[in-house]
Formats: sequence, structure tokens, C-alpha cells
Amino acid sequence: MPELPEVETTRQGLLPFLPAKIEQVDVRAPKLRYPLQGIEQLTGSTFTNIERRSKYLLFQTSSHTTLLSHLGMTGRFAVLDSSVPLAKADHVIFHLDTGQQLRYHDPRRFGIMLPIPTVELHEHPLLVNLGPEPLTNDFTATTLHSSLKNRKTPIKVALMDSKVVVGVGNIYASESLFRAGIRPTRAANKLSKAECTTLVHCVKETLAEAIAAGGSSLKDFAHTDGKLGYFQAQFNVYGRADKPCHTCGTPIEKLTQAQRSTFYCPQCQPR
DNA sequence: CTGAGCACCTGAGGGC
DNA sequence: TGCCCTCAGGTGCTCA
Repeated sequence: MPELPEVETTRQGLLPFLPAKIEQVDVRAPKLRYPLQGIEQLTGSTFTNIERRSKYLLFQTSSHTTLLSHLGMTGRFAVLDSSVPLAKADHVIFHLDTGQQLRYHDPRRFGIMLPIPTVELHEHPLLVNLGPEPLTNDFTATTLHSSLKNRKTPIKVALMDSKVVVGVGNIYASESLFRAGIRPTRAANKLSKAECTTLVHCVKETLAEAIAAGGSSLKDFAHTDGKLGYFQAQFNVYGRADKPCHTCGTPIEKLTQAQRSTFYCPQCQPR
């Protein structure tokens, strides 16, 4: 997926098209992660704003319903002219009063699209247990150190736990730990307060730079205007196994943690 | 509560 | 060209 920078880039890319009235909705798949029920009921209402919480996009509408959406691993929104041919994985099409279409495309269908009454949104099970937003003052060395204190799991695995901090996925977990000089295998509860200070700073910096660069584009992420982000050109370790570290030249190492690939520099991240 | 492992699903790429 | 295997940006669920 798209990690937080890609989700935020998507949000910012869609905002200029709002407000937009929904004239028709075509649902072309029975389900994504959850059944696609009730989406058609948005017909006639207007998308008024898009907010983001964690990697969820919250499409506010004029009908007191918020469309809660997640891009999963391969989801993508695009606003396209109706003359553009539909693709196989274009699962939900919103026909807008501008003549354009907001299309949700997701080959693996791990994404989410749920209409939720806006008054119930903040107590929704998918949102209620989320940890702090990484780019706000809710995410500090103090909160991180505290949430790690009973966690024997490796710091890289803990960083990807949405109860610790939201929005840090597999790429930016490795990249943030590289910047912080912390080895991903360190037990989370062994990080000092000073290391938490460094790590919080590096997570914020990495995510902010990625957003500024327009996100990274691997296989399935494209901007809503079809242009590609270029943060992937700045990866220090992700996907660079056996290649020389940009800082010291030592070959980058790859290992598996919680069934996900982790990359690090053994020299720059000594422990 | 934590941690380990599986589940969902398609497509791309490598080896033979 | 085809087949089989591995891997991929997420995260909710079950079970110990």
C-alpha cells in the first residue's frame, strides 16, 4: 500500500475536485476486504471534504454519511474523464456532476470502502483503537517510550503496530530506523528515552519528506493526475539488499521480521 | 495484555 | 510459451 505519505498525497490530489455531486455509483465487485454494501446510497449527495486518519481516507458527504476508505496494498483513487476505458480492477466508479469519474482501482482487493453515519465515525471499530498520528504533537518521545515499555518485540515490528503509532508501514519503518541509526532487531523495550527522541524525529522527518516528494511509486501507486511520486529514488535501505549503503558503502542486509522484509545497514545501525 | 501465525487476493518476475 | 514458485506498500483475526 500506499503508506501514509501516499494516502496523504492521494487526499491532497483529490481535494481540488471537491465539492462534487455524485450522480451515479457503479459497484463492479461484490467485496473488497468487506462487502461493498450501501455505497450506491451515496447517489445524489455531494463529496464535500476529505480527511485522513492513519491510512484511512474519510470522504465527508452532504448526507451525514462519511465514506471510510483504505487503500490496502494496491488501492488507488483517480479522477478520470469518462472516455478513459475501464480497467479490470476498477471496482467502484463515482460518476460526478463535472462529467468526470472518481474511480477506485485495487487488483488485490485488500482495500476498504464503508459508508458510515458521520455521527458514529469516531467510535467505529476500525478507528477507535488507533494510536497517535506521527506528524502531530500526539507522537512524542514520551508517548513512544511509554508504549514500548512492555514490548519485547523488535522495534521495527513495534513501529508498524498501529497502537504504537499509525501510518508507518513496511517501507518507512526500515527507512526511519536507518535514519535513527537503530538496528531493526533491537527489542522495543530496550530503547532509551534518548533513542526514542531520535526515532520520533526520524519518523516525522522521513514521512514529511516523502509527502513533500509526492509519495513513492512502487507498482500500484499513482497520483490522481497520473503522475508518479519520486520519493522511492531517495530510499536508503528499502529494496536495496546487497547494494552499498549511501552513507558508508557497506552492503545493505535484508531479513524477515513478522513475515515482512526488513532492510538495514549493519555499519550505520550498529545496535 | 502480548506475540506468532494465518487469512484475504491478484499480478509480476525468475527459473526451468 | 507455459508452469511453478516466490514476493509484494496492510491489517484483522485466532490461538497460545
